[in-house]
Amino acid sequence: MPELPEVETTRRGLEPLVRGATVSGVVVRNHSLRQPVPRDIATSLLGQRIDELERRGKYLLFRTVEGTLIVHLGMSGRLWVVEAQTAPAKHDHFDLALANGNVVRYRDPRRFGLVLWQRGDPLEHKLLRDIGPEPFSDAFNTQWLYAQTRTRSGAIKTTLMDSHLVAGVGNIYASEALFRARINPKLPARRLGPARCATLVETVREVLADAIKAGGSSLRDYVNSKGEAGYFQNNFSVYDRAGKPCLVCGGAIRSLVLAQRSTFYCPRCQAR
DNA sequence: CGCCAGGCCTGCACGC
DNA sequence: TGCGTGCAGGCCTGGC
Repeated sequence: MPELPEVETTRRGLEPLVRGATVSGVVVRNHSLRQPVPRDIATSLLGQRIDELERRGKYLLFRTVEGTLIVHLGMSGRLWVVEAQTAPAKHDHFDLALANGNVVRYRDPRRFGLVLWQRGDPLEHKLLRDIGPEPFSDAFNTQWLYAQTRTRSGAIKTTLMDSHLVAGVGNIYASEALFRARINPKLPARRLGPARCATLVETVREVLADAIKAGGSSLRDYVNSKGEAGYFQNNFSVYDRAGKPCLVCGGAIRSLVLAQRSTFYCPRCQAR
């Protein structure tokens, strides 16, 4: 379940291996992802040079002069580099072969991910157009969060996961950020005052930055021939810790479902 | 064996 | 009317 930190770690691992390289081959073994992989994606990509590997929310953007390969890892996707001739496994749906000898391989058992080609500016793509500010950008700030939550009666945890409000905050880090901010996940978003908005902006950035930092140590796992591991759990304060002691107060972590998503919090530390 | 998480889009219902 | 909002459904497989 790649969240923003995993996507960013993937980006950092792959960037030096793909930047400046020319696409020499494209293999699509299964077009059936969340959206169909475009039939002409090979034609679009062949011969293009990858100038940049960027991230927007949880989308990876392989930019070329003519357009952009957009990749989303969905919930079970992985992207890493294998040696040429490495035999594909069952769910290896897509390969991007580069003239420098590297082969970028996409594996996604549950196929919630995406592999798309967008001519021109990728940020104009329908899926990216309306995404909110990046969590580490200046645009994601107290004023923005406060203004955006005024009309929201839904739970702040659910609101935090709305990509229009802030890009890339998924289920795990929504719970984690609220725990650090000592805010109850069920609190209606509009009831947050400026001070708590300021805290939340900070803790969202903190939990994501910490996870990216932790991912740095397992960076290699994203570019070696295994492509496994590289997931930095075990550092969670509340996520998936129902019934276990709160690391701050020792009380039992509780779980509940909000908007069909599992949610974890400490009822004592996050009383309101 | 059956259930269900997980990201996130789409479609629908609702209220202003 | 139209829009913002909230909620449910759907996709899919591995793991419990």
